[in-house]
Amino acid sequence: MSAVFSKIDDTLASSVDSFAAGATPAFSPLYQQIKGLILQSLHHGEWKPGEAIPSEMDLAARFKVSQGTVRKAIDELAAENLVVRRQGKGTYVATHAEQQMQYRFLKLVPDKGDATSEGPAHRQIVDCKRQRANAETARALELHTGDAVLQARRVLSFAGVPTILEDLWLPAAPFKGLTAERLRDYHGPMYALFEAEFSVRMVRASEKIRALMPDAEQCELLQLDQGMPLLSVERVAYTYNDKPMELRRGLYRTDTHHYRNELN
Amino acid sequence: MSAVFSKIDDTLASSVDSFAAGATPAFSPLYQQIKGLILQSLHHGEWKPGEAIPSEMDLAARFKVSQGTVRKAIDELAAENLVVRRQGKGTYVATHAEQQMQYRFLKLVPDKGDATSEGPAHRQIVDCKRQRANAETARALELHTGDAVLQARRVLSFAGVPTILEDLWLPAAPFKGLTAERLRDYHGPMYALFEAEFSVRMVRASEKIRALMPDAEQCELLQLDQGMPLLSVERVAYTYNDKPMELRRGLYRTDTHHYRNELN
DNA sequence: CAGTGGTCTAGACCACTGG
DNA sequence: CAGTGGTCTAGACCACTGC
Repeated sequence: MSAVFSKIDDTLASSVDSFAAGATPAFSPLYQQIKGLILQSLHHGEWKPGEAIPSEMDLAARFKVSQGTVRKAIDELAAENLVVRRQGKGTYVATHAEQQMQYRFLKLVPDKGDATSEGPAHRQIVDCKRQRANAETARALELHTGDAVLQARRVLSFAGVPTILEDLWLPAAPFKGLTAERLRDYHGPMYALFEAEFSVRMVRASEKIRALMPDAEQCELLQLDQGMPLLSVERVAYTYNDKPMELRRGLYRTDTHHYRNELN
Repeated sequence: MSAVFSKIDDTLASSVDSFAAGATPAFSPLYQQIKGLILQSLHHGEWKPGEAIPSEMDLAARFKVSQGTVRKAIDELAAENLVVRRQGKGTYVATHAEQQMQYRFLKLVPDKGDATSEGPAHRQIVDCKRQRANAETARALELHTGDAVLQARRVLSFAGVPTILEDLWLPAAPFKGLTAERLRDYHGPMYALFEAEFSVRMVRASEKIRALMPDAEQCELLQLDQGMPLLSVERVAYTYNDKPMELRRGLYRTDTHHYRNELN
């Protein structure tokens, strides 16, 4: 697929590429091909989250291109938050385990103060079981109806106040070995667990947001009176190869917090 | 301020910079300074939205730096959507007037099909008047309470169905000459009007999203039965120099549409 | 065909980190 | 001090646009 291997001769990869493409005259610059190769290595776990990848010079030697070309490839990976550059140290595989990335996908912030001011979240698992995917869940996770999934429900509290009620579904196959018990007893950040124990790293997510009236059960779990509308946030999170690995549906209180979004 | 002018001698700008900075050892690379200068020109209207800016070679000559340095500056401006690159043609000042940028800040999409499938929006101005900013509006727009603002209320319909009820506030000063009548009779995209007639270009926005129960008046304007919660989207839009230029508060129906957000 | 942005290279030097 | 990422340059060539 990748025409970068043509670089073993001395012709420019770009010119070779034009011929190799055939039907699609899709020109792919060298640095994009290098980016693809690095992506492969990330996906295959050649370097684990938190670890340093080889230096730009090393990668340049490995791929037989100039440092500048490797640099441009890494620039894009850094822009996509797949990798973190640290001047004077090296380039590291991004991880959700670090404090700063802890809530990377959580856009709910308190109306007053910032996320740090209310301290760490308290996570309370309400329910957790193994079951079969219904049609909707299967579609979102690109599974077949009836495939095994793990389902969990939890309440997140900030400063002691229940604020988020969250249901989440995981495809059982990639999380082989994950039991309902393990999930029930775990109270840390989910994405850190997935990385550390199942080599599943979430790199991207897509959310659908709606306003919704909670039912009686949901009200009780969040200790709310009926009649207060909530934000429904449905998230699908994806790994390196754009495979959906988690479906999550959160109900957010928005009387004390709000969902903040920056548009560029 | 900008140490780029030190480039008239042959020492590297960076070394000069280190001394010039003084208190803050804040090192600012050349390309950042060039970016700042280009930003100035954009802000001052040297090149208008839709027009081409000078070629990279021209700018390199003008600033007495290499093409690569100008290139890196423009790369960042392009990443921030302030400028659009077109291979073989040139680099253009971004504009909201183009079809593709029409709904750049509108993240509400239909549950089925995409935004194009429901055709163009119908905009119905409900009310429009000149008034004085209250405390909340003043804070959001960085004005003083009592400063003159223009307020408008409108309903946006898609495929004939009222879907969004929107209130918006504009500081009167930068929109000098804009009357309530002009706004009332205008039915096109707002940001295009601002650019064309007042040289106010929105480059960035910040939204606060909540779930909310509409009151009787809001229900009537959207032709909704009471009891359906809506999405409240409060947006502040900013110009080049990060000055807020518009406060907008939309109520979105989310039974047929949803707010879509991509997280990276 | 000339002019524009886009890619690639090679080399020099700077800023930052850690031993 | 060596090693890493970050900046800057100069030059060659490619891809695309429009005349």
